[in-house]
Amino acid sequence: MSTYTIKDVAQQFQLPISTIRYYDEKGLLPFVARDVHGNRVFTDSDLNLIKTIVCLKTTGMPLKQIRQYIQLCLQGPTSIPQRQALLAQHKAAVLQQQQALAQALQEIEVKLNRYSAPNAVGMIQAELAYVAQEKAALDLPNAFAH
Amino acid sequence: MSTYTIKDVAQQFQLPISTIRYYDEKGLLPFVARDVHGNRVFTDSDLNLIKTIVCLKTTGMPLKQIRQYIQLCLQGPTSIPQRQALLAQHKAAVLQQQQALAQALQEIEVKLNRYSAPNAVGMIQAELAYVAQEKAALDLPNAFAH
DNA sequence: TTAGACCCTCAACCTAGGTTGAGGGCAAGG
DNA sequence: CCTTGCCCTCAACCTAGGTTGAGGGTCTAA
Repeated sequence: MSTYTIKDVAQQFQLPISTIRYYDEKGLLPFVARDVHGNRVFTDSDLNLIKTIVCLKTTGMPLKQIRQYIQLCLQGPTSIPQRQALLAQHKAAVLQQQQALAQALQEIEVKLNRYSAPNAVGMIQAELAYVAQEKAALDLPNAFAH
Repeated sequence: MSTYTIKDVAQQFQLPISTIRYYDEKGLLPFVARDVHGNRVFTDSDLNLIKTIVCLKTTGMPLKQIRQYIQLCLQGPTSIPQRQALLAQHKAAVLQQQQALAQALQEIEVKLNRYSAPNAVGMIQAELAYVAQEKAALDLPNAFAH
């Protein structure tokens, strides 16, 4: 059972010290104690909660919502239903995000494949020609190289 | 072969009109032509490129980098190597992002499972007791319900 | 010929999420 | 006893990515 300084925590989670202080200021770390000099003192349990915070942040949860979750945690077991609701909703959001990401990634891969195809230059030229024809047919200026 | 107004484009991509104008202002849409009144005129090819832009945005690419990609596209086939490099690098970033997301999601699921376990209340109480003991042993104040 | 629905620009404003710097305190080692 | 390296607060500043509103033009249908 030991304690950690803000620097330790920063290193462990690969965050700037300023960010940890910012999170504290924003109410995400109400559980962190202070020593006689006002210095933050982190315990192992604190690290556990911070790990959860980082995890929620990684998945894109806004800090306000994270703060809300932490406040529910402070309240003890009575808030379990609310915590469940909050996390379940967030989980759904993350799943959607994963979907979107995977789909977009596929399109990027399609582009990449085009670029590494043997006749990539020819294909791009053909596309450019199509654009040129389209713009010309509509009497519009064409910003592409031609 | 037809043309589209900014409103059409906004609807198609589910973006506010203001965002499309903002992207244009930021140099992401240099290929969009104007009619005699200064109104933007979008072609089918334009929509294709915008689809790519949206895709890059979805995967978290900063607008500055997207602009760079678009500018490479304007230059014709000579910029294929640079485009390839840019997209390959971005693809790697997206893969990492997916990894992180999946891992964080797992932790969230672990939490959720805890909360829906039959003896969730007991477990949470035990955790709280542990925290209380830890803080007490170190002579620190405890912010949790107890 | 006027109302409604489009379109435009430009400048101001906004939120999230931090970062930076000034000004100051405590403690250990030389 | 002083330098180095931690820690602190508070206020200012910053970037990204938009949004909003004023002020004004065009076109169509009643």
